Amino acid sequence: MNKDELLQSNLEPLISYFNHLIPLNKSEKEIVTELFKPRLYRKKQYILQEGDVCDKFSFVVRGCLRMYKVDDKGNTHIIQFASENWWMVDIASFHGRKASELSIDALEDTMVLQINYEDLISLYINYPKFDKIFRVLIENSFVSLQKRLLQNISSTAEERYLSFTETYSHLSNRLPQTQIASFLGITPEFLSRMRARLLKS
Amino acid sequence: MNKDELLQSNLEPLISYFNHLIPLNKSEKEIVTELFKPRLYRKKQYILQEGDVCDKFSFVVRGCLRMYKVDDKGNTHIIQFASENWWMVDIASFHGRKASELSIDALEDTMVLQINYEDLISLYINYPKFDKIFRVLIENSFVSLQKRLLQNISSTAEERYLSFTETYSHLSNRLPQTQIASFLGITPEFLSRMRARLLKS
DNA sequence: ACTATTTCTTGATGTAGTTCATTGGAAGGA
DNA sequence: TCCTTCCAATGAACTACATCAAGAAATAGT
Repeated sequence: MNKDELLQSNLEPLISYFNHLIPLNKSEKEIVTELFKPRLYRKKQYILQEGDVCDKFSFVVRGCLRMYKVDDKGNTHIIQFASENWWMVDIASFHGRKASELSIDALEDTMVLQINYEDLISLYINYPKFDKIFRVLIENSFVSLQKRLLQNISSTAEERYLSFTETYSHLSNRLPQTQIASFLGITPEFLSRMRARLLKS
Repeated sequence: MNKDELLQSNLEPLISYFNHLIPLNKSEKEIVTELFKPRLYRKKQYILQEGDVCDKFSFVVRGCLRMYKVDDKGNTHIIQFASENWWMVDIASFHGRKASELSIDALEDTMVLQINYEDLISLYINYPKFDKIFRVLIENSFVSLQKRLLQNISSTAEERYLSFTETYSHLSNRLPQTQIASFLGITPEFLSRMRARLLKS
């Protein structure tokens, strides 16, 4: 697929996403079309680098992103994946307007729709309905995150892996196991052994 | 202190909390005073029991609450503490209007200010500024939760414990170790051993 | 089509954290 | 005040997961 074909994607998935949360009228749809800009990231390209301020709130149309932290020992820990119809942003950096401790990059060629900080603030001011929309949107993200935390403090690696393959069935055969291991908080070696063990039963 | 003074003194921290996020005018302060109801929970009393729908969004004025899940083996896993100036609610149940998988109870005698579902929705409708206020409030909770998740997938139990004693210094000498262990995702025995080891250095 | 790079597997060994059982101490209720 | 219940400490055996190392298989770049 060439770049032009990828850029041709329209705003339909995003409008549709908003509409499912809270129906939009004509002028609201127009302002969304105006403020959210399409952009293609190639595999391995950075959306956000550690140390920069996160200035983009991104909606994934196609492809897959990851947000992660690299620790002192150089290990990568994945906080979140975002594939089709998910959002990606480092909220702490975006709203605090401060340097991020996290990085975001593309695991596949990925098409996103992005709004920058300034435009989002003006959207909130001029169309207060988006305060509500983004409140609901964040509430939903909060619920997923809380489920994941609960899994992490209460389950074994095997239970977490099985739960991952259910919850993210569209991703589990699409991502390298190294990435999945890093998301689950285990080593790739252990994940490989676990899978071998699971196949025997 | 008469009843009015008592109510006023309890409401002050909440008004002040909102004011720090987004300044309120007189009528907004009045509606907050009207819709948020003070209530005292005694130690061990339930705010929410597993299986019920969470109908209260609670702000802690003093004391301490915990939200937790009991797993199949009967182990308790604490998702969140809430002491002075923190919020407590099972958002999934509250907004989804469905039975909760979690429980909330009081670890100390605890004074809260509560708004129920219906009143919060009407607050959103009549005073849209609260869409913004609660959006920001949830963004902040999201950031804390994300930090905690990152800790959990990237750090050892010892690192998590040390981080806990820093972040929650006001709680670490106030709560039983069993509760802290359950929050950290380790056994009370291991926490006890860890503390003994740490004291030697 | 070939080479470089990344990804997956498997073995051997080490360690962080669990489980179960027991004891003593502290705290709260009639 | 006694009595019950909860809480912390510690030993011994066990298990889930990590680390290091090495080779095989798949993927991507030119």
